[in-house]
Amino acid sequence: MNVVPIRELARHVGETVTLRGWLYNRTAKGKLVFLQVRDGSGICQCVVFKPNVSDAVFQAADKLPQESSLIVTGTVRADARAPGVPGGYELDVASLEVIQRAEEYPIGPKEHGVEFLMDHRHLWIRSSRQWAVLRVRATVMRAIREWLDAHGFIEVTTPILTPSAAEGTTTLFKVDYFDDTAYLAQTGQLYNEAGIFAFGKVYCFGPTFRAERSKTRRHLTEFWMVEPEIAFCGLDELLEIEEQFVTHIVQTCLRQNAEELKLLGRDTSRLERVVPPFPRLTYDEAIQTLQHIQAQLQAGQIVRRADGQPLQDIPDPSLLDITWGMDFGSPHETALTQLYDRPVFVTGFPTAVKAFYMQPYPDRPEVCKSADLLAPEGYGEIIGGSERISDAALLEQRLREHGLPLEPYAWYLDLRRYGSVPHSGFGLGVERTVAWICGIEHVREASPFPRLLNRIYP
RNA sequence: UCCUCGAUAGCUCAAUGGGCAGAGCAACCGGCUGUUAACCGGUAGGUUACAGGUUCGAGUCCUGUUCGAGGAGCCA
Repeated sequence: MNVVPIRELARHVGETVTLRGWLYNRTAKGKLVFLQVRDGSGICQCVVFKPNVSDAVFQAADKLPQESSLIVTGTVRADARAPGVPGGYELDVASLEVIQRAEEYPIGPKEHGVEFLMDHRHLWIRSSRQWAVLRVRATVMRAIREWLDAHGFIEVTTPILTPSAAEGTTTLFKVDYFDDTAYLAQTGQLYNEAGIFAFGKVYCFGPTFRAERSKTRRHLTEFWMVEPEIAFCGLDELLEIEEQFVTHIVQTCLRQNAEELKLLGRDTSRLERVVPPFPRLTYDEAIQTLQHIQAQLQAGQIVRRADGQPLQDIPDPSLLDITWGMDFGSPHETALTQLYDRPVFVTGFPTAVKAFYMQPYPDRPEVCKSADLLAPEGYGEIIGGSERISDAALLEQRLREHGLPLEPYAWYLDLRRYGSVPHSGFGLGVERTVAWICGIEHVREASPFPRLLNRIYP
């Protein structure tokens, strides 16, 4: 039995091969039955022609329900008419064995609603679009480790059960920890900062948890984040690392997932433009730009990008209200990113709206050495990063200003007492990155089993 | 937490101003040698989310509840 993955069928034209998989769709046409068979690597059309097979095989093929498991053997031939992934090749069936006749399958080839699909997420991941997205996700995760490992970073795992908030503001999931309370980690950053003093460059990569009551296309309560941290690194160097890193991820997906991106209908020319340098905008400039865009919109003018193209998603001008000192909302991010053809850095946010550990500019302490990287096409912030405060006294002062207790941060303050150095790091959200690369509407489809507000099944 | 919208067949949706509950897909039966979400003919499929109210009469109007979707805030 010459079992071949569908992805490699092109190399076996003329040979007799066996496919093992599941029936994705079936079209019967008299003496011809077209079976679209998935095997996990792709989808292949298997043609059952009545005169070529036994009556038993033809009967089995003719009545086979969707998602039945089967083993099918036949001759590979090239045919431009053959649909599938990658398509263009089909199997002229000689024999077929049904492993299990599936019960009536709930997910049909027509459209379904979000709630129904999410209730059937365990089955939905078999559908070709979901399959493609999750394969891109696997590439993104592989590319992340590839790049970091190749650039001298050490993966140091950080705890998921943690004793307290890193940034007092965000809501955490509380769990019983014997007779005490613990929280699910929302970041590994503080532990990474300990790691760099041992290893120089480290990263953690795993799930993080936010108990925010957010219900938008950009939010999950459990999502994956990679957080690199680098000793002897300032903000400018950090931005160069980030743009190289993101470029590697995007370009790897373009190389390795061309088939998946095609299936998703992604305009890959927009991803091909993702190469360094990414535009850098200060917060001050961004505020001016946003106020200018709002004024243009309110005057009924068309807002144009640098290349002369008008903005595609026209935001409601009233949502663009912003004055110096305010953090960006998502309408601001959407408006800003539309001006550029690649991700854009915004640096130097007001110290007051950012986390306590971010290094203020010495000559201008009201802004800090922070940088967000905003993805194009409305996918929002995919990276948040900063240079960290390296001076113990200043860090302690900032903790006090944020009303945070010093005791839980004693070990963190210690790091500034034994060989403190300037250092920087960032966190990249995997699902937002995947959603952007795939061009999908909602981050929930970028996770195999997404956890959302009001959604923890299946 | 707030704003907007929604819930009718397994799924996606329709049902004029309150007047017989309907279609496509899926399922089942039949037809067809190139289908691409095939097509053609047929069968079956309903406590209109739940509770109450108005009315001769409610899927439709009113009140409440539950669940869902999109967005805001917050964030990656």
